[in-house]
Amino acid sequence: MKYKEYKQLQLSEIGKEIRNYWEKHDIFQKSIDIRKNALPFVFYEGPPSANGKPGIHHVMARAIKDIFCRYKTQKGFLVERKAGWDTHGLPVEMGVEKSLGITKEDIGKKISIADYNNECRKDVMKFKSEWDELTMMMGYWVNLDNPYITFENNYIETLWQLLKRLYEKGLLYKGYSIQPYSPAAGTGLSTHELNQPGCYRNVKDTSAVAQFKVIRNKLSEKLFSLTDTDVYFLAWTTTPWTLPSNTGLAVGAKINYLLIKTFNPYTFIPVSLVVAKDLVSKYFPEKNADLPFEDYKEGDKNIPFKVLGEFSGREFENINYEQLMPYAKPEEGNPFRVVLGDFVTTEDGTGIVHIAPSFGADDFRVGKQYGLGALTMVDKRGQFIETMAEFAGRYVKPEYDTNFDPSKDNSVDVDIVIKLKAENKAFKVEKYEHSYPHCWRTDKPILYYPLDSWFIRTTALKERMIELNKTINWKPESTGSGRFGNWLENLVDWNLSRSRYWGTPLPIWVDKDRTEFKCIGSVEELKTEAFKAVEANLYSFDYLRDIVEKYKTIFTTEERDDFNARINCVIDRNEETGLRKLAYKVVEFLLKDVHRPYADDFILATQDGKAMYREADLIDVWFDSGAMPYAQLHYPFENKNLIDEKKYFPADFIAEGVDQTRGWFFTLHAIGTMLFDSVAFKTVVSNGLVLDKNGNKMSKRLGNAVDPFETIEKFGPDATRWYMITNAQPWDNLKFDAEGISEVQRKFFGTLYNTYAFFVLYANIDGFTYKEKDIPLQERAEIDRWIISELNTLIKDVDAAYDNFEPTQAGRLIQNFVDEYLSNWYVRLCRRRFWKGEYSHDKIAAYQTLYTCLDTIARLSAPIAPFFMDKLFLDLNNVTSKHNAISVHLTDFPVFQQNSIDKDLEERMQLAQKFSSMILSLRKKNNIRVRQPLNKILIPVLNPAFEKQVRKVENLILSEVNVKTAEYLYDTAGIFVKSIKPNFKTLGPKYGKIMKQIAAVVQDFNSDDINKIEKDGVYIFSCENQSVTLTTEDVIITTQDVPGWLVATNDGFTIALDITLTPELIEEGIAREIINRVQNIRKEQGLEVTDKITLYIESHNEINSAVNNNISYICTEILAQNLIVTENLINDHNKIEVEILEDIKVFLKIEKNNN
RNA sequence: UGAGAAGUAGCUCAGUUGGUUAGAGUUUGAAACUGAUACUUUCACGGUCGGAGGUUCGAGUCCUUCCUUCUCAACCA
Repeated sequence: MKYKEYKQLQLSEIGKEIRNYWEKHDIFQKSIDIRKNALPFVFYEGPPSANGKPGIHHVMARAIKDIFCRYKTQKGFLVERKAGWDTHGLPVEMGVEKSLGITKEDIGKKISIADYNNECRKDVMKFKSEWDELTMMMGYWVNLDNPYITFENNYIETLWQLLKRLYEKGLLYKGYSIQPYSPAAGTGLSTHELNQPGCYRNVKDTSAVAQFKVIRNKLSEKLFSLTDTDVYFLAWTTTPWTLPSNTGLAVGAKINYLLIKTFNPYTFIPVSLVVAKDLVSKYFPEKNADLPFEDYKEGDKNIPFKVLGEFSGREFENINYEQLMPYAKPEEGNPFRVVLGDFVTTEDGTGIVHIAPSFGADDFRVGKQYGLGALTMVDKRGQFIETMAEFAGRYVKPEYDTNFDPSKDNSVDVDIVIKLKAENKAFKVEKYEHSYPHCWRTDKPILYYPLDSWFIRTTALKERMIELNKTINWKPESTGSGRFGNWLENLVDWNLSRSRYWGTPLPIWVDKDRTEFKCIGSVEELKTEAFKAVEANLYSFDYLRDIVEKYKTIFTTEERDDFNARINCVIDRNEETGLRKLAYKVVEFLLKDVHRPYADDFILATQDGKAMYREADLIDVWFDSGAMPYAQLHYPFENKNLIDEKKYFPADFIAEGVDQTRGWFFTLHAIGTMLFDSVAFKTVVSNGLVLDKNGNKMSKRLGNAVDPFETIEKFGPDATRWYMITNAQPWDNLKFDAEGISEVQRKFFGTLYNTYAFFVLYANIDGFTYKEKDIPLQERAEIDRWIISELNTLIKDVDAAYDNFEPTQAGRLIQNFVDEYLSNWYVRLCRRRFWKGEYSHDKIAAYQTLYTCLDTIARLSAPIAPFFMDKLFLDLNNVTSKHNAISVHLTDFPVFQQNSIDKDLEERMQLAQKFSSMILSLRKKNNIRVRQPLNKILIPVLNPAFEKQVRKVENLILSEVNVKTAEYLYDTAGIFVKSIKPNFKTLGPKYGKIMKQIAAVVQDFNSDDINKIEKDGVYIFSCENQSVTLTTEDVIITTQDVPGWLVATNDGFTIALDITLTPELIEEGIAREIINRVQNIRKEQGLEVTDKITLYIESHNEINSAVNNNISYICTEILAQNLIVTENLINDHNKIEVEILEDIKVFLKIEKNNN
């Protein structure tokens, strides 16, 4: 049986071929089956959403997942990978709204919720086939047959169960939160919606610095004792309409404030004002400090002021002030106080922040913390409420008025500040330009508004989450300790509510009085509770008939007939049992899909039989994905032990983009901590972004998005994966450049393919099928032991890299080995062994060595380049059957052999490479081509160990650089020019401060000094009144030059070259030139490597003796059985003219011999 | 605004606990080698290691500060 030979490397074709092979032989399933009884390595797939097409960055993220799952499989673990789909959420709904041409308000009116959700269900899997295709195409092994889908009833049932557990632990509560709200659209907005492009716009608003009058009492006496006027806090706002809702003022504890006496610029009344010291100059020009108060006249532009005292913010805490615009008082709390806030800065404003808890997130938080109470003087339409007297009914932003006319400035802000000015409550009013968010749908400004929401009390478990996070292996580490750790430190309660339609319904029912709540934990429980409500007669006939009417288009024919019959039955006989049977039937029908609107139709009963209705909210989709470890198993209804006994929880490994830090990573962690007191994943790799080659974000809009399908089709999946993994660390951003893939294709895959091609070319000739016993290492050539040693070092390092979740390192190591060691040194130097001579012991050793390298590379690289490496593996293994496996992915990961590693050997081979390169460089400088043999090289010997190392690789060097002999030079006669320099690394710590002086002394050493330290091993001198002892370790001695020779020095190594050309050398050079020309002709004429020939050479004075003196050498090299020097070629039409040396041209003829 | 990451040759990236001429590939140009090669080898060009300070005998590496890019979270006076 022969190894397959190829004309060309077709990575894309290999991808397809191997993909078919995998599918045909079910290799993925087999890779799991063979580990059936092994330890599991638990991997969770973060569910993508299939309502958008996959991009190139998905190839990146999935390559990372795939690499470690394959690696762990090869390491002997059972790695199951269940695919998943994220199906709920706003992006889906927005897509559907867009394609149906409707808005949120139309849902339930123009289209029924049932139909709408049906559209969502269809839409969300729109691109599933593209996703599946990419998965197969790129070789991402994940079980697509039985994925978890977040919209399925079973999945939602687990979510309900988890929510119920949270509820029972008291971790679920209803409260207010301040959310972006669009009064024009009448809906809250998610941050997602707020981050739509163009939402933030620069607008000019009326800003005001208001005076809050301090109430004189014990706490505030320190202020009043310094002045004879009223005292005010100055606070700045860009939204004067929030001032009627003010309930507090915030100052910075560490900020310094000044009390300043001056006049109000609008009322001219003398006042004393508190303002941050850093901001005083903003309101009080320095030059006015000296103006005498008694000279001030009403209306003067320059208003005098005087600093009366300085306070820290802390001293103001809890001081009371008079309510600025007293239209209403908060129902609860202790308002109108000064509080401390960490968000207060002196960047702008006055260093004192007006707090309206209803209209700002910070305000809300600090208000709650201090119990300030809240005032919400604006309704959901954006109008001031009734109690606002003259302002009642005014829109807080004029844009909300449908008759809004931008030419007239009828902003209520202006009217408010006019009123404040008149009441001696405004200190400064001006237009202020800032960026303000707008609703993407109505184009009108949004408000921050308190909305009812359900929360998860994540803050209650904050400390535990932080603690558990420290046990997670984050790649890179900074994402865990920094970005994620920081997020946990500043954790707020998780707002779970969403007012949408397509998502997991919140399973909480409440009665009209909101006194009794019920959280449902399973479909069965819902059914039981609903039946109870049926018993309690809470499902009226009209109600049931409406439901049947509502869903008539959804029923099957049987269902419709059945329901109609039952309804008619109730009507005809008007009997109670009939009604109940109908109700049961309706409940059963509703249970088939627990989404809205069906979930909304359930009525449950309180203890005393009152009706309870579902809270209309959906839950945050992030809960869906965060609950995936449990929901994918339909826990606890099935697979209970897998979670409870920690058999399939937590995950050993997950990987997603870094953008998931506060998304999936957080929700996994939060749910794991809250409900199972455990991390949800032990290792997480968060990869960076894929940018275009110029470092810009890819986007469809810019047209710089890279199509993953085209890329893989063009370059093949392996090169694409290899490039993405080796070019940058996964967590760094990748600047994606197709040029880089073709480089990988050429350099890595090309080289490896060629190495394989080289191997099979000769292995097929010699019939090597690895049937011989392994030749022991010590019987193999030095170079064989060297590459085996390097190979084992490679196995060790690559294994460690994978194990540390460092795929980039693993790939780069392999690449370097293949390129530097295997192809360009081992194969290059061993070529002759393969094509010369008999099928000998040494030749077999060479084949075995090269085979082992190729086989090992295939197994080491299989996780990153699964197709190509399987191909390579199969092409080798199909002939030799060394492994009892039909795919590389069913083999074990290579195990390194410590006793095969020989560091001395690796070191001297490096020496050989270095010397060769130095000599080649010398040749180049002197224009002596490599084919011209030279007599000898001289190697200065500085120590015996060095000589020993070099002697072992001497022959390698000589043949590589085409030199006859090597001579070792000992410095007995002082013929070297040596140089010495101090070893800073050893001397630095010892002598520190006088290092510079020592260095100067050492560099001035003459050859006697150098000889002395070499001989004695120690050298003592004094420097800066200090005795300095140098040992040989403290200096670095190198040979600089060997006078009279052609010398190259590099990295402290020196080598000299004898370039004298004798006639024999010149003739041999000519012979080699002839060989070279003949070989080229052989190749051009398409002769086989093994074909024997007869060579005719035209007689030529300059070369005849070279030919005659090297005749047998020439013949063996070119496989010539006869070599004939003749004068009759001129007329031969098969002759070929070649140039042997400059100006020496001769005719050659090659005839193929038949035997 | 906050948090995180990054900034080294035209481009893509290495650069260990600080140790004295800062590397590789790629690009461009010149040449050589090759009976595996789409490779390789050699030479040339290419750097204020983002800027400025500081610590140290010594800083690409440690500290401070600023600048730029990206990401996430936010935007509240």
